Amino acid sequence: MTDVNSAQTPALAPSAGHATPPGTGEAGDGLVDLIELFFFAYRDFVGDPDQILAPLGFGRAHHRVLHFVNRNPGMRVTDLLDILRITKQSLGRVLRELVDEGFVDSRAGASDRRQRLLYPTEKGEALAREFIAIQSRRIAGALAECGPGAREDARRFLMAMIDREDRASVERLIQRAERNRRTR
Amino acid sequence: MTDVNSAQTPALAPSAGHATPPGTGEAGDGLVDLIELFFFAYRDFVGDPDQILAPLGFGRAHHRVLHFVNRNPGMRVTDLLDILRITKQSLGRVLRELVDEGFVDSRAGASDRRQRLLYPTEKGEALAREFIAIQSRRIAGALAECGPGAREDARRFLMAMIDREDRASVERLIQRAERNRRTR
DNA sequence: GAAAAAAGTCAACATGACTGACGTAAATTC
DNA sequence: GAATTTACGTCAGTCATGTTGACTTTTTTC
Repeated sequence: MTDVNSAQTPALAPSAGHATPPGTGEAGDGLVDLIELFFFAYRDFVGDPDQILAPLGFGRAHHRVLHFVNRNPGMRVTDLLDILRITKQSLGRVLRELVDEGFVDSRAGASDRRQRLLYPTEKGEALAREFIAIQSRRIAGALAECGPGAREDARRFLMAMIDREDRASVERLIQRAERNRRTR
Repeated sequence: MTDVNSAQTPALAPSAGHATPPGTGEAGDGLVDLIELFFFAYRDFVGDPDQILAPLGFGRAHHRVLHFVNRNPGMRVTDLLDILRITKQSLGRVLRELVDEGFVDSRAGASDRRQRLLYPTEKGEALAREFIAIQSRRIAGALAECGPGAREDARRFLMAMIDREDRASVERLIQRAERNRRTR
């Protein structure tokens, strides 16, 4: 199960010997290697929190919700829907479980009392920190292997992979969360 | 729906003014921005094929299966299970649909007739090329924005994000597929 | 006071995962 | 040559997470 290709060389596809290794960037060799690496990398990346989630009876949806609530305390339900791009019915169930089990607090807005503003509880914050810790560990390891400048390289690449029209709001989202984190 | 944070500044979290922008790499600022960027980038990246999948009545699972079959013609069902890390019951339905609708061919192995070796049909190859094209376009655009060296930087970073014990087999998988592609 | 917005809820359904059990054919082992 | 293992498929049931559509309540806005 750990080996991704225990396969013998496929019967067809003659597999001629020596060839230029992929990733050397010569023209016409395509970007399929990056497509696949992105797939495998993300799979392991989102797999990390599963260890923490399983004993709690939570799934990845809970992780995502708690993460963004924790990063943006006081956010509205609508904001969360826009970020996650799911329906409110989908969010509803997950959010209710997080509230019921005391990870998220949902208070009516002070200025606009229709709104439910979402806050992590202490328990929620602690859990969110666990998620961040385990995923940061992986990223930190990867960056360390890549040498100096890798952090900024990765940042730029990932940002450039996002739909152009969403980049500004993602940037704002991250920056505001970062500000709030610092001023606690 | 396009704006990720139409939110007013959250009611709580006083949002003190000026702060160092994230990503400048000073100690202790965490890697949460990269966590989030990875999330958004992957979301848009896997969203691309949806436009192609929807009219066919296929889902993302079909994309993944067809992609790897196309890249590794003649692969066994077991190999596919190892790559995708799903159960054979899960794979079964998706694969059957792909075979039924003429995107994948499943022939008994010549040397070992228990095996079902999987090949893309012409139709399957064409579809797989569409997926690759749309995802490559996004990646190529991102790399172009990042300047020279970005391709190799991204490659190294993504590889380093993969579980250490799986890297060798992922590398082999990519290299063998690349070889086969060149020698057609 | 009417309209619009924010949120919640009920119901039904789709997709893609899962476990567990069982069957069959072919290859491998003893 | 019989027993075991392997590769694959399938039936049946479940779960997590997403979807649409309709409807309600509360509150704000015009």
